[in-house]
Amino acid sequence: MNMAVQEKNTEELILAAASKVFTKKGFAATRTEDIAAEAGINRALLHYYYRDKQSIFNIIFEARFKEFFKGLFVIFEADNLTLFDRIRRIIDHEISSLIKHPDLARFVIMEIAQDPGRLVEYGQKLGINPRLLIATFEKEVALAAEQGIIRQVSGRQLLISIMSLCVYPFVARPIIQTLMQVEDSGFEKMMELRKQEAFDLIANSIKK
Amino acid sequence: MNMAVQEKNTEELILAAASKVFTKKGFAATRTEDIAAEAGINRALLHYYYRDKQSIFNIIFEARFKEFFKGLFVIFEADNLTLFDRIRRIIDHEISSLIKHPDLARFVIMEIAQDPGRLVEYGQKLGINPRLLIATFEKEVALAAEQGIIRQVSGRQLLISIMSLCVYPFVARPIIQTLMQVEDSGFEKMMELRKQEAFDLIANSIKK
DNA sequence: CGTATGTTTAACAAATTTGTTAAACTTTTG
DNA sequence: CAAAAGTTTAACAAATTTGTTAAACATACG
Repeated sequence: MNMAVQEKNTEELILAAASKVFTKKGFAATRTEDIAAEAGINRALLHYYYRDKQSIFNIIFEARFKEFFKGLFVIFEADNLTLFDRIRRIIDHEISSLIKHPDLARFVIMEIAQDPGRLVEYGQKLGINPRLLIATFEKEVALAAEQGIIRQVSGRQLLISIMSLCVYPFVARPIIQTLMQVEDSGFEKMMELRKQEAFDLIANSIKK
Repeated sequence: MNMAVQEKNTEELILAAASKVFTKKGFAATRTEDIAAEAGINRALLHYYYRDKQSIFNIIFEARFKEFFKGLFVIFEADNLTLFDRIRRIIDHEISSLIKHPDLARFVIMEIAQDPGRLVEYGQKLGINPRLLIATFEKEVALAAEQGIIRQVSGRQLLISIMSLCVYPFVARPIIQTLMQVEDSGFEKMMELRKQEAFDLIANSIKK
């Protein structure tokens, strides 16, 4: 028994366990037994609370989906920011979030790749409109270019670059850590440094 | 029957089908029936040629693993290159390769994440030593900094940035295409442009 | 106390997936 | 042609996974 952490009731405990296992292994490779074991209970009890594996997955996926795309919302936050400050915020938020939630990006990307329809479906379900956010960002970039604040640049490519620099290291984390022989703590330190690194990269490339 | 494409014998046809299905869905979500169907044959015949699902997967994974890490070898190629030219080559090769092999990066990353031990195992099996390549790259970066060709910069972060800019768009491709509403051809065009885009980003950030 | 709720155990049925086999049929090839 | 190799069909057993159930047990609570 884990004495330290047990403020949660069983229902939440199962979800927490499911989140962990699904996020790590994906839907297909996850066994209901894995979830039960992770929660320290048995499969019977798991079904006492939840209909089936799929329904648990849906709950988890919705939460993780939301978490992952929350990063994009930072684009909107605070109207009176310069483009540079906005980019800095996006990067900071994205990396901080992914440090806190290992495997989040890989999980969401992999499951969406399995069925891209989910992206639209869950976007609507959660009232998220990522397309609008992207369009907004593109407009802001175009405006900044017109005003001579930055050089002419494709908003889409820029956005993809920002996301790449932030998200990819976490997606490829097992490869990076193995090849570069860094522990979890070392990796997280690298990612903290990466905030500045990524911002400089982007800022240098768009400034006039 | 597909009359146009059938220079392959059944054995290879099965592997091609398996490659396609495994790469798209991953090991756990792939059914042997899916592979047989993709190859236009039945499961009995599939087992006539191959012992089991796992043995087919091993063959495919080895090939894909090799393909994916071939990108890193470009670091070594041609001794008398400037760092800038080398980076340009890495980027060009990486993006060209991923345009030709959709889902390659996602597949390899996903399966290594499931079991990072594979990275070491298959690296040895194929006589690939990615750590050496990374070390070599780091040395070259350090040297260039000493010589005043570039500013002082972490070789690791630089390498991660290069890979991020090239690989991430393909990993997140389903998301990008859905949100930015571009077809395959449009995406590939974006990626062609990305070669220059990514190079400029990197070059600007390290030049003095 | 005793009743409701939560939990475990164990067993089970159903569904899915995998791998095998035998027989028949087709194509290749000596 | 005749044998060999390739392929399909159909059926099957085994293993795995899923979801259900009933009974017993534990705990919380009125």
